[in-house]
Amino acid sequence: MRSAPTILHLDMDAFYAAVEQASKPSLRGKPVIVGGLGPRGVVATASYEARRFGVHSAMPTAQARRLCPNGAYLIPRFTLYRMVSDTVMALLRGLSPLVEPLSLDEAFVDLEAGGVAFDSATARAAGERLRADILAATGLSGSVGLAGSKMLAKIASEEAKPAGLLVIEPGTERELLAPMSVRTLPGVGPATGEHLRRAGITTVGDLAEAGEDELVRMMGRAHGAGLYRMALGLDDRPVVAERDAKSVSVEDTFDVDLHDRVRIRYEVQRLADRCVGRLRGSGHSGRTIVLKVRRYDFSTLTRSETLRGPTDDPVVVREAAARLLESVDTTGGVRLLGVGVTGLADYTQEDLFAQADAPATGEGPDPGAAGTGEPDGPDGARLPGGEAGPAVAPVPATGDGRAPEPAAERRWPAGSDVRHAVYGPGWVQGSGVGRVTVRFERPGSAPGRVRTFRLDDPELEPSDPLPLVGEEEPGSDQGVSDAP
DNA sequence: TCTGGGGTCCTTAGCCCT
DNA sequence: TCTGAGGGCTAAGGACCC
Repeated sequence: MRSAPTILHLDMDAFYAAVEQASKPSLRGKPVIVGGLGPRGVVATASYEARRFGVHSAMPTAQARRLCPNGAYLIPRFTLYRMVSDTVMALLRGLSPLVEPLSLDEAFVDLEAGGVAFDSATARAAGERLRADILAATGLSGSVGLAGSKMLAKIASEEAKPAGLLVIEPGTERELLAPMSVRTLPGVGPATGEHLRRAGITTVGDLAEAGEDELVRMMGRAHGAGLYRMALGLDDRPVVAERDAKSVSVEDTFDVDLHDRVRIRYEVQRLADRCVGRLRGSGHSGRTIVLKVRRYDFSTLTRSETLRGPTDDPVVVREAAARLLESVDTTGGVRLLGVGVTGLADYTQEDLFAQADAPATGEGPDPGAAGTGEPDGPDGARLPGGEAGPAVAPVPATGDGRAPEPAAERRWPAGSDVRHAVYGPGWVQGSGVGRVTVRFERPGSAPGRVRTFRLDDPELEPSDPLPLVGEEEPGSDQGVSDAP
C-alpha cells in the first residue's frame, strides 16, 4: 500500500463492441452485441446502447435477442481486437516498464516505477494524457482508476466507467469501501456473495466488522484472510510484468449434445490436436493432460493424467486424452468437450528425449523420434484411418457410423470480414436461404451500402480485418486504390 | 431456448515418503 | 515395529475473472 495513488488500472469501455462500432460506421450509436451466435452462444460484450435494453455479458445470446431484437449480433474478431490491444499496451509501456496486462482490454501500470507520477496531481495528469492518447491512436475510450493498490485502482476504474477517470486518495479507502457491496471486491462472485449474505454480511463494512477469525472459519484459510485484508483496503500485491502461462486448453460446446461414442472420440482427438497446436505456438511443452467433459445436465467433470516428462507431441497428447475418455460415462450425451495441458515447461530439445525414452510402440508414423511408450495401446481409438500427422484431421470415414461432420460448405458468419472483387472490403451483415448480405464500408468511411450475393458467389471471399486508424488519416489520400 | 472459451487459484483427499 | 505428523505430489472439483 503506497502513500500516493500511483497504480493505474485501465479498462477499455465495452471493448469488443466498441471496436466493432469503430470498424463499422453504420453501427455507431446502435446496439451491438458481440458473442456466440449459435443456439448455445452467450454474450461476450454488449455496447452501451445494447445495455439499455438489459443485455449484458454472459447472458445467453438467445435471451439477448428477445430483449433487443434489432441489435447487431456479431461474432468476435480476435485478430482485430489483438491488434488494437497491442496499440493500447504499447502506450501503457510508454508510461512505465511495469505493465501487467490482465486481458486484451485491461491492465495495471505502476506509474511510480515509470517515473511519470509521484503524487495525486501527477498521477491524474498521466491518466488524463493516457486517455487522450488512446483515443487518438484507436478512436476508442477507456476508463482509468488510480489508487495506492491494485484492488483499489481496479475498483476506481469500474466506478469511473464509462469514459472517466477516478482517483482514490490513500487514507480515504476504508470509508469509501464500507458501504459498497461485497460483490465489489475482486474474488467475490455469486457463490461467495451468497455464502456471505446468509451470514448477514452484505457490505464491505460488514466484512471488516466480522473479523479475520470469523471469515477464515467461514471461507477457509486463504480466502478468508484475503477477504479480510481487502475489506480493510489492504493490498500490497506488486504490478508484475511478464506472467508465465500455466496451462493451455481448448474446448468446444456443441450445438446439440453428442451421444455417439465414435463421434465423441473423434472430437477429443481434434481438440487434442488443436491444443498441441496452441501449445507449440506458445513455445511450451507440458506434462499433465486434462480432459474436460460437460454432460447433458451441465455437470462438469475433469480427468487428468501426468506423464513422466513434458511433451508437445500430438500423438502422445491424443492418446492420453483418449485413455482419459475411456474412464468417462457419456451416456445421456455431452454438450462440451475440452483438452488441456498443464505443468508447462519451456520447450527444449531434451523434452523430446524425455518422451522418447520408452520403447516406441505403434508403427511410429511420427517424424522426430517421439515414440510414446505408453503401455497397452488403447482400445479402438486408432480409427481415423490415416493421418497421425499435424492438426485438423479431415473427416474420417468412421466405419460404423454416419460421417461425424457435414461436408464443409462456405459459411459467412455475421460480422466477419469479406472482400468483393468489384465492391472492395465489407462485412457480412447476415446470411441465409442461399444468400449473404454484405455492407461495404470501412473504418474511415461514411456508413456504407448493402448488397446481397449468392452464398457461392465467386467474387466474394473472406478477408483480414482493416486497421481502425492509420490507413487513411484525415490529411492523406482517400481510397485511392481499391474503392470502386 | 438457459448457461462460451480461456484462463487462474484454492481446497480436499489420497498416497508415498521421511 | 508401529504410529503419527508433516511435506510433496497427483487428481478432482469449485469459484472466479474477463
